[in-house]
Amino acid sequence: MPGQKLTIGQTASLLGITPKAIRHYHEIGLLGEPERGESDYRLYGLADMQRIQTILRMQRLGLTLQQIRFILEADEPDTLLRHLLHQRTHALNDEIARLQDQQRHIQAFLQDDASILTPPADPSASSATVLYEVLRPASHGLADVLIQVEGDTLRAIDRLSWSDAHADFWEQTARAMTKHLLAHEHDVILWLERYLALAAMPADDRQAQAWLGELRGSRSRTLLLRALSAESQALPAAESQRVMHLLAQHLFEQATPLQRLFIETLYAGR
Amino acid sequence: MPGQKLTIGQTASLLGITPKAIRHYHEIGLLGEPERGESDYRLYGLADMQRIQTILRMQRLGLTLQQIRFILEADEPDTLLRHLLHQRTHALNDEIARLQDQQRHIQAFLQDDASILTPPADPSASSATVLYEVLRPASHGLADVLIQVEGDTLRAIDRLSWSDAHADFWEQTARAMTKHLLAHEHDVILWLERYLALAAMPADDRQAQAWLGELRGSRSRTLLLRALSAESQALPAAESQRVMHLLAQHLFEQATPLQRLFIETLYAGR
DNA sequence: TTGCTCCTCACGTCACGTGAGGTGGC
DNA sequence: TTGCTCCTCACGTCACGTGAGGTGGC
Repeated sequence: MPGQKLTIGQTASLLGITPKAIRHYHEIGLLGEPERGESDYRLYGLADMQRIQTILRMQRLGLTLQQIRFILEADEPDTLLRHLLHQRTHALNDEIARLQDQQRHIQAFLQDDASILTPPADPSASSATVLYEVLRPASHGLADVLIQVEGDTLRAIDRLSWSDAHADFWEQTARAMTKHLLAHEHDVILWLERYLALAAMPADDRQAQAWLGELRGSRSRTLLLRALSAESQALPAAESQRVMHLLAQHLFEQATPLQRLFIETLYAGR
Repeated sequence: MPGQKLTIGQTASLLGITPKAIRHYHEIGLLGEPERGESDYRLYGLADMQRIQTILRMQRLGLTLQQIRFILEADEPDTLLRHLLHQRTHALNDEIARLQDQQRHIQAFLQDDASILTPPADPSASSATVLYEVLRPASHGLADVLIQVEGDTLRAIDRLSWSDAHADFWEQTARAMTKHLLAHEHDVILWLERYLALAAMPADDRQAQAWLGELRGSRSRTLLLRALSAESQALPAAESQRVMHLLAQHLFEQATPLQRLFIETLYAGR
């Protein structure tokens, strides 16, 4: 009885996999071709089965077939195995967190009946001075800076009578910014003022061109981006959607050419 | 300013994706082809961007592009969306559980230094009567049945002086069985006895053939399989590996032709 | 003129699944 | 003879990534 051999189908079914999977291992060089019988059938012995079992064990831990091949061919298989498993645990943690996040977003949608298919309705009335109200409680330093520009700047913004959506956009943006950019408040305020100023400048203004050039290579670009980007998770999903929506609307319907250039520069080359 | 259009690269970078992704949406019919400029460049307006944003929102919840296409083309998009998201939460739960399981197995390996690359060493000495010792504390009913066959059968098994590995295989198997098959103990004992009896029967025995035929269509086949299979999680990972290892060894080195047929029948057609 | 973006094929990814067409063993 | 398993191509999957070769705009 010892020395008996099994066909590929018998072997596969004992191991709980398909014949094609075993053939695949042969194809990619993970498994040497076994002995063949008269009828050209592959025949597997105990050693073959144990090799396959070893492969399957590693596969169940989430290693790729290529990684498994490297391990089996390595000079120090155990060291490499440990290394790759350490990597794998980190990747697993990220992946699990990502899926749990998805789960939370789905639950939020199913319960709150939030809108995914239809863009958010126009938000309730608010004005550019809301920016001040939003920022004040978040940071005294930031508020101090704002107080200096409050008088003229904020009133000027309101006088432009931008749409509610526009003001709301800045409100949402400011919320995200206060959360993540407090350490860089001067920078943020600076660029905010410059963006607002762009609205009144002619397209060929030299100061405007200089600002855009400065923004291109600036570290502030990354900071501003992080506050605005959908991936930042700075805002809950529903609000983040609104910001994205309003950004697009603002960009297409209210922004001046210089402001569009500013936004494009901000987002370019990610 | 309203009515301004963006190129594919500008659009993509605003949305945090690549131009190729947007082209892909066009290719699979998820997104109609937009207006083109003189230079054959695609040009995207506010409506186009909002459509893409809608797609991205659903994609971030884990829906496939095909599902998203069905939703956008459906008569009642909202109903379909809710349905698919319900499906998705269930799939997510399974997936998360699977990954957490992987995580646990990896941690167990990294801490216990269990063997993955090398097959388990031959276990310490034990005999077939261990089956009795293992089963007794787990189930009085099962023990009662065993007591009846104890005398002759167990001693007969020991007299065959099978290897330690063989006995150990049954010990591990029995542990798994007691956990999951107590409700079907008579069935399990029946097939266990039959398997052991097969060792002494000639290959053309009519009774043996009848048993194999009965096993083929029997509900017991599924029950036995579940206890043995690596996927059952009935045993901790390390022990499950040992059982698989010993099963293969037993199959190739000790099992009689009839017993091999029995095991193959058990595993066939999964 | 140089560099950048755009265009359209068309192949690659990962671990197999799924026939397609043909041949041995019970 | 029929049905089952095996064999070897070879294409499909999913959401794009990555050149390949060529053309317009700054």
